[in-house]
Amino acid sequence: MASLKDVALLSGVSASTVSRVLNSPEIVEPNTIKKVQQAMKKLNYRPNLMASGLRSKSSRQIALIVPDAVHYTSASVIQHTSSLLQELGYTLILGNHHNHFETETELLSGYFRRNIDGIILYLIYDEGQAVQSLLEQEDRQVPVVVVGRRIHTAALSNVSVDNYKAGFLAGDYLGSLGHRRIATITGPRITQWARDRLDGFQEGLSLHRASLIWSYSQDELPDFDTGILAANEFFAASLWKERPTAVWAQNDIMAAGFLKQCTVRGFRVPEDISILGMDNIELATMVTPALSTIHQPFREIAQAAINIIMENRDVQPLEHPQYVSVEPSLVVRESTGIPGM
Amino acid sequence: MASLKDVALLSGVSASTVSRVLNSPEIVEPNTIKKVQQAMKKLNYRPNLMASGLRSKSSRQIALIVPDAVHYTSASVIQHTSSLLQELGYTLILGNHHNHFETETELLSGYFRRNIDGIILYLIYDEGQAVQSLLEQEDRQVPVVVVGRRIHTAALSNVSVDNYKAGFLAGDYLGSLGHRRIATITGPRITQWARDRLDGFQEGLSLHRASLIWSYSQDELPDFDTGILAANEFFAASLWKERPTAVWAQNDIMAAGFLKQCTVRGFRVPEDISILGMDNIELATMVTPALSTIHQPFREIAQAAINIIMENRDVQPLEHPQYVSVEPSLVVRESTGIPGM
DNA sequence: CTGAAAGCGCTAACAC
DNA sequence: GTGTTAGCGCTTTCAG
Repeated sequence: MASLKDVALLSGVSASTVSRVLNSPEIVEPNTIKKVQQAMKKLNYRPNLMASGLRSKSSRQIALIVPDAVHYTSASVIQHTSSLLQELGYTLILGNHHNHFETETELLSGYFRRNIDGIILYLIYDEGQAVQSLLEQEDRQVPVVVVGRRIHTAALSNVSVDNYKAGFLAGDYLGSLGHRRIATITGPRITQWARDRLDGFQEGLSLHRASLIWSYSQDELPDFDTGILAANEFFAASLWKERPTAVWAQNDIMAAGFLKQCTVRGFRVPEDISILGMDNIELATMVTPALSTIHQPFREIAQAAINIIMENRDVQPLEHPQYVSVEPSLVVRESTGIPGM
Repeated sequence: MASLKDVALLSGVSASTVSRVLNSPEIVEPNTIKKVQQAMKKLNYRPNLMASGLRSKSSRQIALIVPDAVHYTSASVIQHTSSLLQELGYTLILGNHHNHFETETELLSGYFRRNIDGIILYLIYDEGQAVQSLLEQEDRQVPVVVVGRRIHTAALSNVSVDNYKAGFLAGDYLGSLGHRRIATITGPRITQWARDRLDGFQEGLSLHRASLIWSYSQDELPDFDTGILAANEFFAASLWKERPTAVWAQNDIMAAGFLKQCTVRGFRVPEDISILGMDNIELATMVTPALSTIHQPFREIAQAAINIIMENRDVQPLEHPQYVSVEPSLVVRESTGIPGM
């Protein structure tokens, strides 16, 4: 493998000049550049990133930490982060910790040892632990962005969807279809995002004098089974004369669970009940009927996180944390309709 | 940040001894070890991986390259690879190239510049390009494992599921349920895996004198829409008197598409037609009815790939390529039953 | 078993 | 603009 030195020798310039051609060609004479580049080509020279990283204390690597790569929204976050970083010439390091605190701490400390240039923390389950372990790294010199959850505690930058707005869109949409008796399945009540979505939802409904007459939530993971459990309770409870005609599940996976139980029990969607999801994951298009949903723009989220890191790259001490909200939007498919169709 | 030198100074030993405590403590006197470790603790010393990587030419990083992180089986491959590597103290680098040849080449060349210790190539779409670009790296010093597709052309190690066996399990199972008129939706016929699955399927069916009377394939990606298209053709064609009573889709995503169309058209599954998938992705449990399927053991695949890399880590020149097959298995859920239920 | 010396491949500081 | 000199933080001979 040819080294910078070899290039220097072959082109008859000093090593630092070769380095300059690589990193700041604008201060090198065009002729010199040409000579050096020819030598590089001839030797098939590829700069060694470990060496430059060691010297410059920048690895040109960014770490993305997710709780679980198979979690239903992770793939999208991973994909966009990866693609966007590649365009910038950065390499993505991926870690997952299964919500296991020690693993997470180990990951983080490993990354610091690699002169990592930035860390994106995708929070799904929980709002505290990850952040806590990060803050324990007393002398952090690296920009960190928390993504997916709005966090308030820490001096960390943060990107997330506008949850209130998402709820509002959902409520306004169902109301505008004519639904007046509404149900919802929320995320864990202890979380800020679930409350924000709920508040927005209520506000959206209120525009149409629609009312939330049934809601389900549990304190665990809002997943497929949660949707099934919610449906079971819903149907058990629905000896009521005036059953809700629409339900908003605060994520698609719960919506899918709920939908499954509706189908199993012979309830037609959307004729007997409209189901609206949130996130707009691929699954939403694959169930029958395809889920109407509130789109969570993961690409924009990833982009915003990366922007924050790039802007703070050379800022020492770390800049003030930035807070970015991205806009959700409504996607209408087959699972929603006017009541009593 | 404390460096090795600081530790050496504080503990009164040489830098090389500190290094030995880190890398081969068995050749250091226990007392010295203790002293050094105390100094490390005191200084909160973390070895810099860029420096050791530069010197030792091993970054303790392994790259996983996938065509698309959002492709339906990628998440599983990513998750397992990531977890297994972390347990070994390795860091995962993730790249995706959207089946774009230049991107792929760039990724690869970037990884080589990082003194990467191994590369896992997850092939989905195509069997040629990735491999080709890799072989162009004339003086490769790094173990590479191709995963997901059986490749024959190149001198690269390879791990994949036993596709013939998968087909056989599918055929044997449907036959054993009593189905005699069988349909299938294959992957692109040009691919080896699709043919292997089909051959095994035929063999499995033949045990029961069941026959394949309808099959669908296209030359593009075997995805959700393929399943839908297949269903449309199926129903268009099925003016036949003796319609197939079971269909094997060579992956779950096509099975889900087929299932959706069955539902839309009022065909009951499994009463009117049994549907069997392959892969056992999460989606299989989320559609209604849940898909019976052939499980593709992605964890074992990831494990085998990592094993190969670890074994060949220090072997120079590269060992003979290894070929590993992993065993598929049958998972019965709700979408299959006896014919004419 | 331990230390001294050299250097992995690159960049940064300072000259000129 | 370019060259010279150090040295990033670690590992690896080679002595002893």
